[in-house]
Amino acid sequence: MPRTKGDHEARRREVSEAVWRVLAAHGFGGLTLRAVAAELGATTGLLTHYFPAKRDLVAYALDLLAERTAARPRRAAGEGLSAVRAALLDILPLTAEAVASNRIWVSSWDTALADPALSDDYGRKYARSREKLSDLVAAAQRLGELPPGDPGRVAAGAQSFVLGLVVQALFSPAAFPPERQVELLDDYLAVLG
Amino acid sequence: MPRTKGDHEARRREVSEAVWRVLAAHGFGGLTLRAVAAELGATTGLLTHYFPAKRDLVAYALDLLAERTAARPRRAAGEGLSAVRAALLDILPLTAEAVASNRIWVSSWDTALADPALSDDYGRKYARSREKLSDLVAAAQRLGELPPGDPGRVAAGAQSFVLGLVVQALFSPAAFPPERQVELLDDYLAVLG
DNA sequence: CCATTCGCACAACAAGCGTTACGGATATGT
DNA sequence: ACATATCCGTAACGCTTGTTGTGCGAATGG
Repeated sequence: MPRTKGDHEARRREVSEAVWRVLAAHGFGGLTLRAVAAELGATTGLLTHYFPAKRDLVAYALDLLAERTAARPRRAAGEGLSAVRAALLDILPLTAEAVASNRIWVSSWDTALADPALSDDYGRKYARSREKLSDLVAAAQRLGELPPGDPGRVAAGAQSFVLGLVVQALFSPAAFPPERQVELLDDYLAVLG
Repeated sequence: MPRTKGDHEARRREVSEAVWRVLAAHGFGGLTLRAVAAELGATTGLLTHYFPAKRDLVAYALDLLAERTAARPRRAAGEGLSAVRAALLDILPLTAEAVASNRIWVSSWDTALADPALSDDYGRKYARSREKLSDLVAAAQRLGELPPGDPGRVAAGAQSFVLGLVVQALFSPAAFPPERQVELLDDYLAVLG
């Protein structure tokens, strides 16, 4: 059943969401065009109609995912230490949606580590994230809510902490329910202050 | 060139090392029998001679890797807080060998997250690691080197921190050379105490 | 209402995968 | 020295993968 014309870009987004569902369920190792097509209730003919190659499909889906998580509603930030806390909470897999995107993200590390160019890309992405966090830390220090010291070091530590917590929460969701994750993060922030 | 008889198990270990090299270089997505055979300077006939199926080959290689990292020379432990520090340092990718095995480990998360049984396995493995760490933390608390409080919570936090540091170090080795990793870990331990 | 373009199913393709079967060379036991 | 078991390269199998080509029905525009 072909649909109406002119919503080309919207259809590409629908396809991407099917990619996400397959990735969240079966990882990159289980990501095949036929699996995506089945998830979409269509055939591979549809996929190749909207994307010239698998590579482009995956790139588009991941770009869109990054874009959406960047544009998703952030929790109220406040200033100083509470802004740091909010930024870190935004990373944790506290909602079903955040679990799914973190799962995809962690799964992508296999592919990323195998490709030096991609690996560099990821490294830069994390570096940028650390810089933004570093600014928030510096602001909190200026307000006296965090002791003085190299804000970059504090940011690197905090990012490590949250990243590792993400991984543990993904593997042991029962041991790391949302409230436990928040508890652990607050413990961490408490000893910093 | 067939070799002498009777070293069946030794040959299986050699094969496993080839698997590690392929995994470290190309991840699980690039792990094929032909790639392992090429790395070994042999053909797939050799592989099937020593392992009935790929699954068994991978399982053996990962088991052996876990066994070797468990049995590798640990740094002198001391007592209390210094034992905690030593245990955490043993996890970090501070040597080329540790980088390789951490790379393999992180890469395996894609496959592990896709399989509930494997995922559970990993979750239990991390839980056990946390328990051991928790004992060390409790000992340090008894010595007064760490403030009182739930040792399990401290251990979970420390494990998160180290795990995240591993990931960041793998993607940005230039930004996280060994001395920086140690620095960051010591910062973390310092604020705990 | 007709011509054209679009949307997509269907089928087939070559390449690469894990696996299997076979056979010859080499070491081993008697 | 001969028979046997081991080692492993060679080649092929069936299957899945990404990709390509064809064709038909539905929407579109004049």
